Amino acid sequence: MEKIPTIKEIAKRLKISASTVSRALHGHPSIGLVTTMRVKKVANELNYEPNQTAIFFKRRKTLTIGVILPDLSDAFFSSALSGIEEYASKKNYNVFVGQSMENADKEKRILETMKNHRVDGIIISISKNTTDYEVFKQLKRYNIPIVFFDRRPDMEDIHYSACNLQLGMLQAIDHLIQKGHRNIGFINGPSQLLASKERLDAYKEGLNKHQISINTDLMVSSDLSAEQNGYAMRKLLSLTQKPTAIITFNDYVARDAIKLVKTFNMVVNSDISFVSFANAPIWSFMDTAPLASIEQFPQKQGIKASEILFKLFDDSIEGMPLDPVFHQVVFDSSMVSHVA
Amino acid sequence: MEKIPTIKEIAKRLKISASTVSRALHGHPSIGLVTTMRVKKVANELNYEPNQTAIFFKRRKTLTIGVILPDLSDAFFSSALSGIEEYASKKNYNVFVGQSMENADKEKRILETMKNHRVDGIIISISKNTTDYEVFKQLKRYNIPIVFFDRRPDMEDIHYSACNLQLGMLQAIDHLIQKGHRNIGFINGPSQLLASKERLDAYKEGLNKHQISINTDLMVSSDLSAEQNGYAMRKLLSLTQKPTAIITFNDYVARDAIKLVKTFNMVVNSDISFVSFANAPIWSFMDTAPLASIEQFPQKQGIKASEILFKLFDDSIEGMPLDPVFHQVVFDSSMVSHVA
DNA sequence: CTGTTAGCGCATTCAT
DNA sequence: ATGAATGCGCTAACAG
Repeated sequence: MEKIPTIKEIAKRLKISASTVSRALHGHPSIGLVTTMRVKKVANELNYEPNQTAIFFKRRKTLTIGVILPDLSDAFFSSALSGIEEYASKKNYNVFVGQSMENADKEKRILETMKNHRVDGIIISISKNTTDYEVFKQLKRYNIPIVFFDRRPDMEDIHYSACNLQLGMLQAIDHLIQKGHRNIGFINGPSQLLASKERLDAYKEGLNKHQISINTDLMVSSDLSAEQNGYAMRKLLSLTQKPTAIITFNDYVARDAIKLVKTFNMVVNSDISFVSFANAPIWSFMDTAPLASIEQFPQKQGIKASEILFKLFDDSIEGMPLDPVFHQVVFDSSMVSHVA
Repeated sequence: MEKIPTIKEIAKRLKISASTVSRALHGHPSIGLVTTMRVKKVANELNYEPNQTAIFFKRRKTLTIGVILPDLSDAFFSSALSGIEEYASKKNYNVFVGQSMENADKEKRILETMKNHRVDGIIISISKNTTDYEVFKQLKRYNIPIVFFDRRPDMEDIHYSACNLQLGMLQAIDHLIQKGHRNIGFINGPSQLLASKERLDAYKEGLNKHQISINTDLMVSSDLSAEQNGYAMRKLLSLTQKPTAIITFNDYVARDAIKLVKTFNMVVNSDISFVSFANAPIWSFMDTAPLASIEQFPQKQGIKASEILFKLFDDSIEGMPLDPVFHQVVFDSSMVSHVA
């Protein structure tokens, strides 16, 4: 392995000072044209590349953002990451990824590593089990802005991008009711998730809007494991007043529920209809897709989170000390039909 | 924002030297127990955290690996990334991600950025359009090992982890023939992909094994766009000797082909059967899944690539200059049935 | 057992 | 228009 060329090496060859080389390389106006040219020529010959680790160290800027997600093999998060990476890459930023695997401790460790690596900012969708929000506040000390997306802590003073589920849910319920359904079941996620609360609220509101009274029997929940998904569905099917339509927390729940329904020899979208929240781009593959999905646009959410983060970067460059404005962008979910 | 504590600050408070603090923090044996304790105590009080950027700079080790993939929203790659991240995280390494978006130029830019960031190693699955392999060789100059996985350049002197498609393909063909099929079509990917060549070879071998002569009409290819997937399928359906079974390059091709077949009112897995190479965990969602998938285990491939990379790290720590051994791990694909 | 010194590569301030 | 000197935070060689 050859020696990696530095600014010094160039200086030595040209018998000029390192600072001149540095300035020349940056096109500093005070450096003579000839010198600049000569420097650039030698730099090229030597295949000089600035050592970013040195620059980061000096500049206290790493041109890196950290992204922490629960699980990269979940399409919802990987497409969000895809959006973030694309955005960051356009801004010449690099992306660190970490997966919490729904483990609050691991999440904390990742956050600390990223802090120590001095990432310029963090985008995170928190794990199901995150209850300690102190970690997030600590980042402020290091002046590392943090933007939450989709799954966020229940706090006021945070930046986030999220998707309001209400519109999609209302559209879904309107749609189902228009199709004649009155008994609309709901398989929700674990109650500690903000997302579950939001879905539940919207569900109730949707029914209220149509003067349908809330039937708690129709509302079941699952920790999102295949077992509990099936169990929840079984509970709904065992009702004397079986639901004719079911809204599920996400596509995976829908899949498991549909699977179960089939073993009962019921016909999906005829005996019983489904609408799910979209976590995966899977329905294009299916015969028995749900009637519709409530789309949450993970990629867009990721991009929006990136926009917020980079806006924070820009603001802080302008020297404003601490932005008291919290960027909280919420756009609407929307129902997408799969079956005519 | 408060001042971030440094080793100096601790030294000042304790009126000792910075190097003593550094050593104490690392549990250096030559430092007295009392001093060590006092240092750790103050470090704790100040919430001291080492500045990794300084450490990286000094150590010429970033504890970071770069992962470059064609597209993160493709489940095949995101699950590979998931495996890599998990492995790296166990080794206390961080992961940079970049997506080439099948663009060779972007890929090259990402490689250069990562090189400048002095990542300790790179894992990459190259883009469809990568033809210039010089970039990879350049990394050697910076002593940055590179491990390819799945999609690799056609070179001898590289490290890679891959999945041998042969076994899965042979199993698939055995299976189909046992089911009575003799006319087995094949929708392959673009010929510039090594993966296409491998599939084709295995396909031919499988047929040969059963003394079925190769019929070039049954072999079509697609650039993997939905349009060309449909076009390829149409070509097969227009044959006078229509295939009764079709093997597709991947799940997306299968999806498009199946979609088309349905519009022709043919019954999948009865009029015509499918086996595809698995790129997505989607078949659990389907009624009309292919008969089977030839699994390539992206997560395992990712983990294996990580193992190779970390093995290279270990080797280089032992001071061996340049390992002349190329780690090329190939494990077998395997057919997984979806339909009894 | 602990302190002093030097230096990683670069950008920058202050001279000239 | 250029050079010399300085320091970012940390580690390590050398000295006591």
